[in-house]
This record gives sequence, C-alpha cells and structure tokens, in this order.
Amino acid sequence: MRTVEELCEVLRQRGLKVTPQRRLIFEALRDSGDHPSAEDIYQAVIEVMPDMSLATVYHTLNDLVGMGELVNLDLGEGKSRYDTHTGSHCHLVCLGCRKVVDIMRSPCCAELAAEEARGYEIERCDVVFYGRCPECQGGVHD
Amino acid sequence: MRTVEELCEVLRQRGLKVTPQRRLIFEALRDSGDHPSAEDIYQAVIEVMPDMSLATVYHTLNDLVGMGELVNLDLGEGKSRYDTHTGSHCHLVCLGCRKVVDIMRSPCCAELAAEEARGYEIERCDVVFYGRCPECQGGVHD
DNA sequence: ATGGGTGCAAAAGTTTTGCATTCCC
DNA sequence: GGGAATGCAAAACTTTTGCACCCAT
Repeated sequence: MRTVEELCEVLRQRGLKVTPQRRLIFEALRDSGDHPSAEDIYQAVIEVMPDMSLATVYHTLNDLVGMGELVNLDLGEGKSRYDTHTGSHCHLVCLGCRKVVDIMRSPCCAELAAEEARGYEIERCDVVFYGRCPECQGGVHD
Repeated sequence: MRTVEELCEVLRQRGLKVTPQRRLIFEALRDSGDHPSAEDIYQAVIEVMPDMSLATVYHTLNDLVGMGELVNLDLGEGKSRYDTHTGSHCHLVCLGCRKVVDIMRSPCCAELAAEEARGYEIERCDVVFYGRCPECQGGVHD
C-alpha cells in the first residue's frame, strides 16, 4: 500500500478532495495489519472522530477500490474484507477463527490452457485456501 | 449431481421428509445447467408451485450444502450461487455478463509449500478466474 | 400422532442511496 | 463561490428466524 500522503496525492490528481475523514481512513487501513472489513475500519476511525459516518467509510473504500489502490476480498462471509496488497497473491483463511493471511506468490494456476479458457480473456485469478491455523487445530470444528 | 430420486433417498436415510417442495427444488437444480442463485431457483419453482416460500428454498439449499450434495459458491456478487458439481474444480466468471463456467480440473496450486502453509491444515482451495467471455469482449467494460 | 416442514412476516446484517448541510479547493 | 464530501436516515438486498399450521411417515 502507498503511504497516506501518496494516497492524498492520488486524490488530488483526480480532482478529488483531501478531507480529514479520508486521511483518517487511509491511516486506519495502513495500521490494520489484517484484512479489515468496513466495520473494522469504522470502529477504528470513530475512536478518533466519533461522528464519522459508516457511509463515508463505504464511500472512501469504494473509491480506493475503483482507483486500484485497494482490493475488495470476498471470502464467503457475507461481507467484504479489504486488502491493501494490490499485487497478485493468494489468501489462506482459517475455518475456525476466520483469520486471513497473505501468501505472497502469484497463483501458479494462473496459466489456463487454451481449451480450458474457452475463448475468455483472463484478467485475474483469485485463489483462496481454507484450513485450520495452529491455534484452531484439535479444537471444536466450526 | 445425483438424480432427484437419489437425493430423496439421502433425505430418507437421514430421517428427513420427502416433500413436493423439496422434490421440485431438486428438479430445478438439475435443470438449471448454470450456477443458479437462491432467487433463480425460487423463480423456477414458483412457475410450478406459486405458493412456495423463498424461506423453504433457502432451507432446502442449506440442507443440501450441509449434506455435501451441493456447493455454495461465493463469487463476490453479494449473493450465493450454488454448484451441483461437488468435486474439486475451478470456476471461470465473465466480468461482463457474470456467466459462470466450470473448469473441470483440480486446482494445481492445491500444493502449498510447508513454509507457505504456516502450520495450517489445508482443507480445500477455491480458484476463480475472472475474464471476459467471447460475447462480452470488445464491448463496454463493466 | 408426532415431529419435522412450510409459509408468512419480521428481523438481521451488509451496503447503497437521497438529501440537506458542511467544507475543501 | 461552487462542487464535492459528509452525516443521517431510509432503502435495498440477501439470508435467517420465530411461529402457527400442515403433512409425510
């Protein structure tokens, strides 16, 4: 992820405005090592700016996704998570605690044989591994 | 996917009841070549049984998923799609028309090096390719 | 007859939208 | 000053749940 100042510069270059709310959301994204949901970001920012609206959080996150500065992850939880790593990589999700970790390698299956691609122009490939992290092994299952 | 009669037999073996609603939902799944959403199945069954409730559709689909007879696909659309192919395979989604096709091969990236797995017990791996089908190429983007 | 299934409506949860007000440029 | 951003509330949308009634076994 770019620095907060770089993201502000991206906004300016697009004629968008740099507001305290947006700067705070950028900082929350930078500080959330994890893969936060919109609600996670909202909870983080209202610690500092209690009047911030959840709608503002969604607007800003959607803007970042639209500018290619953030990735919207759908891990089958019924809500989105966001990833500041915009490069191609895989994810590993714990079926117990739902923790998500990055696997920093390009999906090896990104190569699709011509007869498999059926004439599609492939744009990207999402790979998600599901398993149990060390802490959740041996415990109750789901 | 099993035949409708086989699915009914699975229900009986579990002490569950075979109702006209459930049989109709099984038929709708069998006849929807595609990867239908709950709403798609609902629209199909109310053609025949107009009083069927959407809640019944959800109940039955969830039961099938719980019994391992159906797979709940999350393709980042904000709603679930269902796949009667329960074996391991990949999916290819058109970013234009959202059509989904199966790629009948086991995800080759299912092998995760020990240092990448970080001690996780890997259970399964979802692979989704995103691209543009022949009909949606050259047209407007999204 | 009995326990599970169904239909209806309401609820829950996430995300979007309309609109008046605020404020960055 | 002007147009975009914000906050609030309501709406949209998918999915779940509570409950009274019904029906397959």
